[in-house]
Amino acid sequence: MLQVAYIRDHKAEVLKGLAKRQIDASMMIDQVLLLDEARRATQTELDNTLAESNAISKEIGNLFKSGKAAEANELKAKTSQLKEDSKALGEQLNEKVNALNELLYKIPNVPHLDVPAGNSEADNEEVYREGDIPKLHAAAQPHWELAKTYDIIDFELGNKITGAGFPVYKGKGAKLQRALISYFLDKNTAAGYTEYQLPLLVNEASGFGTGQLPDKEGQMYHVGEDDLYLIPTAEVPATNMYRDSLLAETDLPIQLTGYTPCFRREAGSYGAHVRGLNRLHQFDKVEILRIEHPEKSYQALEHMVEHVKTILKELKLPYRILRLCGGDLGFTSALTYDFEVFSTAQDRWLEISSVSNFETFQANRLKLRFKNKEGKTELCHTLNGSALALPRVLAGILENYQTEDGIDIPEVLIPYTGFSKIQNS
RNA sequence: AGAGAGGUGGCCGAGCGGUCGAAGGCGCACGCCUGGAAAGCGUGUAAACGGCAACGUUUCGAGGGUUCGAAUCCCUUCCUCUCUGCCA
Repeated sequence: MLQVAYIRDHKAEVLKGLAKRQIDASMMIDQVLLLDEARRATQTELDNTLAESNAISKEIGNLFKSGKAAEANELKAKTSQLKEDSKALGEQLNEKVNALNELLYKIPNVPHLDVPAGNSEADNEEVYREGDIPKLHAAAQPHWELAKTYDIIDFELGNKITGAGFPVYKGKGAKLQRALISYFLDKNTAAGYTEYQLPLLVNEASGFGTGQLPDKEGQMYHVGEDDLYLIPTAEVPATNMYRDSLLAETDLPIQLTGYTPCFRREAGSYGAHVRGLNRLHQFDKVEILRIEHPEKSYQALEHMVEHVKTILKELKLPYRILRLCGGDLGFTSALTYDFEVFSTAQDRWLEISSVSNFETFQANRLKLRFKNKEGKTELCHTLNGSALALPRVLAGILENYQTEDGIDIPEVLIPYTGFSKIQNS
């Protein structure tokens, strides 16, 4: 959520930034400013009314103490009108605050200056590319075929026990998953991220804090009985650990990592490109998250990007990095880099990581602040990224590492898998 | 799930109708002390909103009520802890 004070002081920049998302926000912003002004006026009026009744109450107290009950009772009569007034003003204030907030929830984050304008993924900007695309043998298969050939992932079985999008990994497929998780966590902790195991169900306040609610209500699985949501990403529980916090400047930066399954309803996203592991309702992901001093957050974003690069380089997967354009940028993000692995057998790029700086957008909702050197409270910047999302990395490995007689395991993973090849026995 | 206890500042913890934004401690900042540090001593230190400021208002889990006046009394609700039950 944007800060009203910021909008007030930087209206032109806000509008210009939002225009990169192909949003003409001028109506909304004007409305925000109008409501904000009205809110302040009502607040002042309320404050004055309350100040008056407080003063009278104090006087009554003093009169009673000095035994002047008659005078005190006389004063009491005066308070009833003030009481009515303050009640009415209080209601007005509430209405205005609610209307203002509802509007603010609808306004996405203002993109960073580096974000290119654009409509869709076609306008994303490729900023880096690394790794050779392997030449596969003639009978090369996409990963869902490989999964069957080598009996390592069973999609049918998942259909049976749950439904589409819940694959069953077995044998070396399951072991490879576990190897990837361990490898990612080890890389992240070695880079200074503290490992966490987090709850997979979160309450409404948490969903709201990171911006999934109320905006993306339908994307999360909801457990009605207990009014909890299955997490769509570790970002939600991880970031919400710091909801309503006032940190010392010396606490920053905070860096953490965690492995969690992620659950997404993916309502309305069926189509040609959702085969196999490409899009699932349940998948595994290792996330990295940072809470930063505002002046250092973009440097931190670069560090995160570099970190993810080293992992992909070690895995020897061909990948590229995109700077998302305004139209493709997530609601809460100011700047996002997407990592995509080239899936050779499918001949397409698969998103495997998304690294974002949310600046104060989440922190504002979360009330995540720190006390700066001058002793003033200031909102932190939050950042997070996948390091990495498992299914598409797995798809990339299966497809790019396939040979005629099996699938090779990337060298860095062998210590984790305990085997170097997946093949039919 | 049943019974009981409790939710107060950055943290811990006292307060149980006006003198309470709230004792005390820890932490933090500054100063003294020291060759330097620790310890010790002194001073300061809540947040949000409105206001150029002085200052005002709000906030003691959340929401409602009683009262001229509520951290304190009443109701509702959420959460935590302890015991019992169940259970990996």
